[in-house]
Order: sequence, then C-alpha cells, then structure tokens
Amino acid sequence: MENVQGKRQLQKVATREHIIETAMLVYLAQGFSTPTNIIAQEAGVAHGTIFVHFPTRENLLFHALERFADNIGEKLHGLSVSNSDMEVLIRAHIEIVGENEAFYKNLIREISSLPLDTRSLLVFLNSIASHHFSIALQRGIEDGKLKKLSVHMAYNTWLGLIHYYLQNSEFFSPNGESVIERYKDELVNSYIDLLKK
Amino acid sequence: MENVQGKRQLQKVATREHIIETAMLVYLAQGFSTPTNIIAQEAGVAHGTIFVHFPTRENLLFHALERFADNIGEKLHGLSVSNSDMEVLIRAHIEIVGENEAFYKNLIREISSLPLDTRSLLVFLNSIASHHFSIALQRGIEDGKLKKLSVHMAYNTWLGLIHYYLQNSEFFSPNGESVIERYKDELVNSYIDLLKK
DNA sequence: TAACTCAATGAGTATATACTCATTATAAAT
DNA sequence: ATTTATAATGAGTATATACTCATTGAGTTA
Repeated sequence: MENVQGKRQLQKVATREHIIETAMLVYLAQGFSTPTNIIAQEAGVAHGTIFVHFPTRENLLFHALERFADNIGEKLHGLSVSNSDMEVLIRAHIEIVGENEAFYKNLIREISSLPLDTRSLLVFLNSIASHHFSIALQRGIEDGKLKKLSVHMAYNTWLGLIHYYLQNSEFFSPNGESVIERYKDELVNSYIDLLKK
Repeated sequence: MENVQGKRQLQKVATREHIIETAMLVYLAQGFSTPTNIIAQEAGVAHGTIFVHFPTRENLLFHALERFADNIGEKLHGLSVSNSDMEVLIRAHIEIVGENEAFYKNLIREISSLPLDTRSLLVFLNSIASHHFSIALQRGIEDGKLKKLSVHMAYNTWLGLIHYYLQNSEFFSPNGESVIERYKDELVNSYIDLLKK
C-alpha cells in the first residue's frame, strides 16, 4: 500500500508546509531578503530545520514566491471573463494589484537583487495581464473610442505608472496607508484620459 | 597666513578627492552597495584610509551621490533655456537621462535600500525636471495642442515609463546596450501621442 | 637637528548570516 | 523488545564586510 504515510512522513510534509507559509507572511511584512534565522524563529523551528527542507535560502524564497505568483496568476486569468472594455479591465487589474500590494511592492523594490529564476515569475504574471490588455485595446481602437497606439507601449505605460506609485509609496502615502487604495481612481481615470481620442 | 597649506593638508584633500572620484566610478560600474574594501582597492589606498576621510560607508556614499546629483541637476536646469514645447522638452530630458543612464539605473534599482538622506537627492532632481515639465504642459494646453491633464499625473506617467525601462533594462536590451539610446524615440513619440488631443 | 604631529597603514575586532553536522528523540521495522 | 531509520536540533563553521587602533614614516615646528 504505497499511499499509507507514517507519522514521520506526514510530520515532515507538515513542517515543510508550515515553513513555506510562515516565510510568505514574513516576506510580506519584512521583504524578500529576510534572513533564514528570522523565518525559523517565526515558524517556531530550529534554524537548522530550514535546511533540512530547503537546500538553500534561495530555494525557500523560490517556493514562497512561486506560491504568491500562482495565487495572483489565477486571479489575473479571471480578468478575461467579461472585460473587453479597457476602463473596466484596468480597474479590475488595479484591484488585483491592490489586493496584493505588499507582494508587488516588495517584488518591485527588490527584484534586481533576486535570483534569476524568481524574476521569471514576474514576467509570467505580466504576460497574463498583457494578453487581456491587448484584446481590450484592440477592441477600443476598432470601436473608435481609443487612439491607435502600440499595444506594447500602452501597456508599459500603464505598468510603469503603477510600479512608480508602488515603488515610491512612502512618498505618496507617508502614513503607510495603501497607495493603490488611495490613488486607484486617479490612476485609472488619468490613464484612460490618455488613451482616449 | 591662513591659506598657506603644507604638503600634508594638500595630500589629505587630494586623497579624499581621489576616494570620492574612485567611488563614483565604482558605483557606476558595480552599484551603490559596493563594499568599502573594493573602493579602497580600486583607489589604491588601504581599507582603513577610507575611514580616515569618511566616518561611515554611508557618508562616502552620500558625498558621491551628491556629486552625481549636482552634475545632473545643472544639466536639468539648462532645460529651461528654450524649451517650452513639450516634445522638445521631453526629448531633451530623456537625452540627459541617457547621458547618465548608469547612474539612474543603479539609483532606481537600489533606492529602497539607500539611506534616507540620499533619497532626497532624487526628489531634488525630479523637482527640477518637474518645474520645466509643468510650464511646457500648461503652454501646450493653452495652445490647444495637448489634452487638459493634471500636471502631476502626466509627469508621473512620463517618469514611470522611463523608470520602467531603466529598471527592466536587461529585459529590453539583453546585450547590455543602452536602453535609452535604443528606445528614446519610441518612448518620446508614444508619450507625446498620449498627450495630444 | 631633535621633538612633535598627523596622514596613512593593515592587521585585528565585531557582527551578520548562510549553511553544516554530530547528537537526540521518536517512529518504524525486525 | 531490540534495532534501525530519520526528523529535528542547535552549537559550530565559514564568509563577508564595516569599522578600530596601535604603529609607521614623512612633514612640520622649535
């Protein structure tokens, strides 16, 4: 009976899981370069236990980030359901970003210090959003509502704007309030203004 | 005779100067978090010599960044001379960014790990550019060439776009070529398209 | 010339942090 | 019941790096 797992194996899986989940929480609060000893402490395990389950710090980071990316990726896929109108789409998009603001903020700030394999996770997320964006822009152009613009540049402008606010969030929201929550209407409205004929 | 300086004092000033200039070069090539021992090595002085001239690593960093900011700030002031046309202005602006691409790239990537006093340097640079931008936008709106837009949002959109390309430069220019050189026309043209009625 | 001052040196200290491994306690197998 | 396998431990190791300080040797002053 191959599937029967003893207490040992179950415990091992549970510990690994617990470490990943703790790491995700700690990364949100303290950034992705939080040392392994802090994560061990928060998880209530010995420092060495981390390395029983993950060969390196980067490996743990990768698994935690992958899980974030999976969650958000699923939400982004859902954008397609009914949104071919640009304004509706980017409003839904910024809503998702807002729900994961801590993740995006840390990712954007630290991405250049992250290992290469983790960077591809952001590329993956962007490519999902990009696809829906492309369809909505084409539609808007065909309907004569939006300017004829390069999809590529229009999308990068939108991402650039959001990233700029996330990266400089203490400047825009000095008290630690959510930047996206505070500026989403202004961001969506002024971006749509730019796209309109 | 107060101004007479002996060999000693001259030497000290020269060494300090040499360390700052070396640091500027090294920072451009290796990023602003290059360790002090590397800078000492490149400057051909002992590691301890760094701390004869600067109390902390951050202090050296501050002096080097301040010098970058002064140089660029002067160029940015020059934008005012003849540019009240938006397209001319942002083309001149991106030209200056391109001339200092390595500096901007490192600054944008590492700014969240830099000490607070150095961040104000970027705020300072942006406020100079922002002033010229504001004038050009008002002019364009009054002339009926540009949409009525919030100066603030229009400027942040432009900066966001440039920062996005700088931050993701290996993605846009995988071979290490200058991103700004390669994309400046496309960036200026598509941004101006967005502003036009 | 002798005494003194100080810029520069570089070996040494302090700290942070990733990762190792002998040991332990408990589950599993005999 | 005894032996074996292994999850977890935590003290220990290795490395990076900011910063210190006693020492040196050349410049300055008396």
